[in-house]
Amino acid sequence: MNTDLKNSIYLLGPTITYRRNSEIFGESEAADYFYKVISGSVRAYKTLSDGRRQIGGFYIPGDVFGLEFTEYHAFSAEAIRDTKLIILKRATMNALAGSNVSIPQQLLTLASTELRRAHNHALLLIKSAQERMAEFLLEMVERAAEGNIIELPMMRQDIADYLGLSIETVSRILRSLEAATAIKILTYRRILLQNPAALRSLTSH
Amino acid sequence: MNTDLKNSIYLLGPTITYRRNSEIFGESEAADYFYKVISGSVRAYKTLSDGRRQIGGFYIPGDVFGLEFTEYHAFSAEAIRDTKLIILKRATMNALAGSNVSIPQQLLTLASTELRRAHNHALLLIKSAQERMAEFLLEMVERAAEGNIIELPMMRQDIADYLGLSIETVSRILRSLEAATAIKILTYRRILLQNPAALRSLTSH
DNA sequence: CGTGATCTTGAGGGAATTCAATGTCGGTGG
DNA sequence: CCACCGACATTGAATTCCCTCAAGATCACG
Repeated sequence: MNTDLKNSIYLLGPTITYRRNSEIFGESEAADYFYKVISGSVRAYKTLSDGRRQIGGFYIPGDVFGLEFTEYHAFSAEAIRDTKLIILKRATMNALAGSNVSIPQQLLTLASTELRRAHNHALLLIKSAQERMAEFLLEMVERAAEGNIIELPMMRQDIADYLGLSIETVSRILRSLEAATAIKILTYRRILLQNPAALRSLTSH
Repeated sequence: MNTDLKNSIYLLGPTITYRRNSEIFGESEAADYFYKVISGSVRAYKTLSDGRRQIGGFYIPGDVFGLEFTEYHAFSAEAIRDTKLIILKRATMNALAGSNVSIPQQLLTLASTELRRAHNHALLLIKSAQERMAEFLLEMVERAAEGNIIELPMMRQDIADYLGLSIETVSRILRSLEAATAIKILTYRRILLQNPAALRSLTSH
């Protein structure tokens, strides 16, 4: 049997397609399943009682999400656009964990990846708007780009809710980065990183 | 053998005492050990190149920290005041994990606790200064209080760096909460929660 | 090609920061 | 025991960054 969880997960469950903006699971629902993105993309978010929304992360093909190791989900998840996922029952995983020693180790690895992501996200939120935007673009060029052209699956409101900014600030900073010839906004969803070094110089680590 | 990791960890390693403000480990140091607080308290933080600091969490007696499930620490950790810790080698834990099936499960539980803490911290950082402060006080009254009197181990600068605020804002909001008779600042480090319900009404979930 | 959703831009306002001065606490030595 | 000193905290004034509100531009899609 294939013991590489992240790669073999597709052997373990069925595929389901979600329409743009449809809910995959809701916050505080039973976390009976977790998911691997095949195509499309997903936002995980929390909503406050007054309507404010924080997006905790975006998931693109290859990413695993919903693994919160708790009985109930800490986030809601929605398809940003039409999205295909492979679904795996947590109970199935737990059964496998009994017979395959490497599974718990791999779950810990996935957990530590999520933990690092969450810590970096928190760190992002204390930075200036420009730093947040630059960091976001550099993250996206690593994850969702062909060459230096980022294909953004999400709209400005999603970016704003991920970065803890208003939609107007996101727009203004993108335009100011364009004015500084760091990027070029080809369409709303396609951004060319003309000068990644310039973006990097705007971040601090 | 006792299989309750969180409670039995003290059986497994020696005790070490750290002086006030001394470093326990540094960011990106090898994560060979993890720790349980016996007395005193600890701050875990990241520092940006320009000197800004973010405190990711405070640890008080009973808490386990340094468990990042990665080769290198993601945070630095310092004793806030004179602090006694029990130290456990990660290698020891890994050896135990081979012979005791419940250990990996317990590590996952600790990981999920840290994950939830990190997510809540990120959510905190998009809220208003007053909301952050109210939430912090309510968290502390659960963790480090006798009755309704909070004993703060940390100074204002630590609170500021945890909440993503300036020290002046922390001070101003504490004083405004006192003016509103929600709290009473007995000394800089001792705060009476006169009206927890008033604080709760300032938060949103 | 029209229509609604999404995005941009401008003007004004507000929350939190920075800078600067003052106040308070806690420990130490006289 | 108390007065002093340095560290820590508070307060005020001015500023800055980002938000909100409002209007206009652009895009996607039927």
